[in-house]
Amino acid sequence: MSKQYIKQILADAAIDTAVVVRGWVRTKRQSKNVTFINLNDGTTINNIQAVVEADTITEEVLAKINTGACLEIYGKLIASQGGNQKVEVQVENIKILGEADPDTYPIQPKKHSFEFLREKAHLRPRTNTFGAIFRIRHALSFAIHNYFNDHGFFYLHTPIITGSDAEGAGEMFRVTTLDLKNPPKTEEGNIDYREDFFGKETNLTVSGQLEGELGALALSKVYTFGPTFRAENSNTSRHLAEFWMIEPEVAFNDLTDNMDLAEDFLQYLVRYALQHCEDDLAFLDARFAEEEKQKPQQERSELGLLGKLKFVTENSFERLTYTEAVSILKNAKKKFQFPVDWGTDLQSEHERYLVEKHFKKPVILTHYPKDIKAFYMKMDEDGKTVKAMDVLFPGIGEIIGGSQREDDYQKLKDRAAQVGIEEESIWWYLETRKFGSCPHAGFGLGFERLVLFVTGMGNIRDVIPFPRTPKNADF
RNA sequence: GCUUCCUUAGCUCAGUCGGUUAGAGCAACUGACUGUUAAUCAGUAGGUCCCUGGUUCGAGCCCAGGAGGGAGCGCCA
Repeated sequence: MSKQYIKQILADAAIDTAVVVRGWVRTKRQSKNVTFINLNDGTTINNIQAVVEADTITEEVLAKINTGACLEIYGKLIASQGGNQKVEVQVENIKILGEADPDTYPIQPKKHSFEFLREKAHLRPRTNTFGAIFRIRHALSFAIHNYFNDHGFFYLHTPIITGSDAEGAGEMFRVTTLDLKNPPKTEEGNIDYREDFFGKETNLTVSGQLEGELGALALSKVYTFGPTFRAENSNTSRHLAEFWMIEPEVAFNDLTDNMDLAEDFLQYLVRYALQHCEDDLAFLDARFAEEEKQKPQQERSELGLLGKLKFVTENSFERLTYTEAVSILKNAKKKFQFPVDWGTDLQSEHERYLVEKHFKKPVILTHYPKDIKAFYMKMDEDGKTVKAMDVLFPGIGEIIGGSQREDDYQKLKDRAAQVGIEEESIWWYLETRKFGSCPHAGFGLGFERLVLFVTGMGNIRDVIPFPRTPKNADF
């Protein structure tokens, strides 16, 4: 007989059948004649209530049933007398699989701060909030593969260790097997990477995009979904040193196609979560509302979490050029801390104003000045701007960055040279423009930023099981 | 990297103008209770006030340095 899990038992609600439930104790309420145990096995946010009538279980066993303990309960599923659940387990026997000493078990049936739970990352999945987050995280991962598979994309595995240092997306983590105390030196006194494992300098990838483009120029539609590493000393609630990124790349797509894809993709993912994570989102919606109540009126969000998610699925994103955005900001009544000027990158406060105050919906900004964007973006006809796009979300900021890629061999070579990238280091990338080049476009979606938006959480460290941030790599 | 705030019981926090024995809620423990919903009620126990140094008759509170954490900014996804 296959094992029973709480989600299925609650869904089937097969009254008067024998059940075996296993899970971790959330709460125990004891009175003279009856004891109630709420058990959760993580398959759903809902607990199952086990009812122990006096004298069925010995005092000795009952005393060991504390919050956090793991139990195997044998009994009968019956209709519940209580109002908060349809069914409950009438207990016949309990086997304690693992005790949890109440004096030292840190997770209590009460509110904990997220800062505290971050230090207990090994146990925090046992809480309602983190259980919900990690189930939603899974659902979104699955939806990503689903979407691309249904749309004829191929999942391309790009390398984690890269010998290319030209991705230009940020500081990199060095990968080496050299003895750091006594590395081999060249005649000039530099470290001799020819002696290293790969015979050259290698790093952890900051983006799979360049390799993704190689795939797109052969398979037409590809995507990557893998871990990405940035050694930037970023101390914010929106950055991780190790995060997961989704990067579709499509041959024959231009910037408009790219925007259409990004918008359809994001709306699909949010809709998928709304359809498949109802219980977890209802819980997080209530949590979000509670959190909002603590904030001063002015900072409160007009919509609840579910409201925000539905809004994104039901409204098209606002599309405008960087130049148009600059003029809106220049004419805004609001005083900004930083001045707005054509040619400089927009500050967070500017992006927030556009998304949260002016348009009040997701915004796609396009055609940025070439000097503030990467070398591989396709130059516009005016020679001043590039076919770039950033998708900005309320409360998150930039969730997607992408572009139509430069497909002209000479122009790409010139741009690389201008920003100081050596031709030898990207010869393979340049060759795709030399042999059978074609228009193509793609983007990068920060997975944790998506999870942040869907769950309504405030800190990116709380939507990945084991966050990696500057000065923190525990667990 | 920059700015700013915080660190008091296991957790979440209060602590007045620098004053004698540092408090509350929750958790834990003991007991009561005929079905509870983070049960309720009564009681018990629980403190390196982040660390180091200084000012003072006297420091949780003031000053200096350090450590850890949060928020904001920059870099970006």
